[in-house]
Amino acid sequence: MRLSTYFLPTLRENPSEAQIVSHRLMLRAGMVRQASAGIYSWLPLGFRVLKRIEQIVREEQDASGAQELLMPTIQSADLWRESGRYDDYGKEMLRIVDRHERDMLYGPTNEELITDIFRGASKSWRDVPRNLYHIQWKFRDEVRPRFGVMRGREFLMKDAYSFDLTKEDARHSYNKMFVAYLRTFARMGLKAIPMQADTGPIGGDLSHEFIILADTGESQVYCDRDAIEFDPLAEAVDFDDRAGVQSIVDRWTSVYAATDEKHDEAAYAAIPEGRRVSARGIEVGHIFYFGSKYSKPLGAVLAKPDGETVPVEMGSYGIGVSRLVGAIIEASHDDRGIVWPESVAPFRVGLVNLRVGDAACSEASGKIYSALRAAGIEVLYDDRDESPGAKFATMDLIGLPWQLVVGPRGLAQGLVELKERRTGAKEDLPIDAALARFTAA
RNA sequence: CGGGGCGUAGCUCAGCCUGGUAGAGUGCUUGCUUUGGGAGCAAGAUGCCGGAGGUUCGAAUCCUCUCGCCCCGACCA
Repeated sequence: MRLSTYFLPTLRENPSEAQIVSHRLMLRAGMVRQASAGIYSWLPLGFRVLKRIEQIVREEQDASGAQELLMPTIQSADLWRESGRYDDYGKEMLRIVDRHERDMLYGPTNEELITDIFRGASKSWRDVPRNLYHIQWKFRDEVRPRFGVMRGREFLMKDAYSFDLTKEDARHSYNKMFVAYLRTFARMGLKAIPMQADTGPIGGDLSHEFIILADTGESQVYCDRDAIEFDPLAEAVDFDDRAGVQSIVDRWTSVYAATDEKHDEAAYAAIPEGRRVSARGIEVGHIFYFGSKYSKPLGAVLAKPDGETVPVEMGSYGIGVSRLVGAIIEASHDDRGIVWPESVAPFRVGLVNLRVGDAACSEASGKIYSALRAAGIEVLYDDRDESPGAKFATMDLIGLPWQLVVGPRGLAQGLVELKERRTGAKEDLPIDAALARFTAA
């Protein structure tokens, strides 16, 4: 993509509406534009990141055996009356009346709808286990939206729902999601730590929030350093191996990790002092098992092999996809701008032609651009007639992992400069060698 | 939903107290000079001063109502 033709409305100054760093940087980098309080348009650069995050979530959900479908944003109130939540949900639910005076709503979540879909099609123990998910926009009419896309009213969420015959099976479904989440966040370059979460009125011990550590996080969290040092991607996972999956969950849940609300001073004090971590955290995922809370009122039952019918055992598993865009920035930025992990970066390489008017620079840049594109490397080519300082500032702001700088100084010796955004490390390389960094297998 | 604040150029803001018909920086346009970390000079364009009423000879400015946005608290993927 040539920057001269790309819709990238960057801002030099911080918009006054944005307070926290991810919100400021997303606006300054031209990723989003606020439509109204807590509701955002995603501009090309931001949309690319959103899609990349969504794709990682999708791949890991699929790998764990979950199946993607798509439910609507608008739901009928009828199902919510069946579950009893229509009245319970309160003003957070955006209620709509259609032309026939029917009560509708913009879905804040999908337990009712998915249960309705499942119950109509699944009657037997042979029909489980199933895990169905979708990645869809939700709306919760927060009293006070804030922090940009981190706490918007409209947000993109992956929500999965598991269906099992027994509690034991449901536990395995839960564990699979637990492990899939660890892998998902790790692939985005995040250290997400599962923390025991409040299960509310449902009860039980099967609920975890996945928290990433970031200085500007919303809540105070405490954990054992061991929890940070585990690497979820170190080994392949066989999701059908119940004992294996359980052992991964056990290892993670055996180390202390808690949010402020669940913090246990005594347990924390028991951790060796050098391993105690007290930090700020952002919730990026939440999983929980809720048994027959929805299947019972909605009549989703399965026939067991002996003919007896029982309510299906369910769990639900959310990931805040749009929130993750902000959360990753909170966890990965510096005073010059965003620092994208390669896995979610909108482009892998930013190619900077330092002097557009110079024939040699433009020719070399053009060749590099073509070569990278031919190799399938996503590259943003800054071919604007701007001063070097402005170009560097733009690249640092939008945070592409690699900057390939073509300037007259280096080119005279046949060299271009490769800069790693994260470390700032610069290296002068012959053009072919620089290209090989990206095109080599 | 309680408490506070702010709406003036694309963005950041001044002007308001003490009414006289709109400014700066940045960005944008054009030209020249520049060119390795947001360049210099010159010439330009840009506003229903959030909206509606009212007071006044006259309102960005004073009064009333209203809409929007932000911050703190309670609540949340």
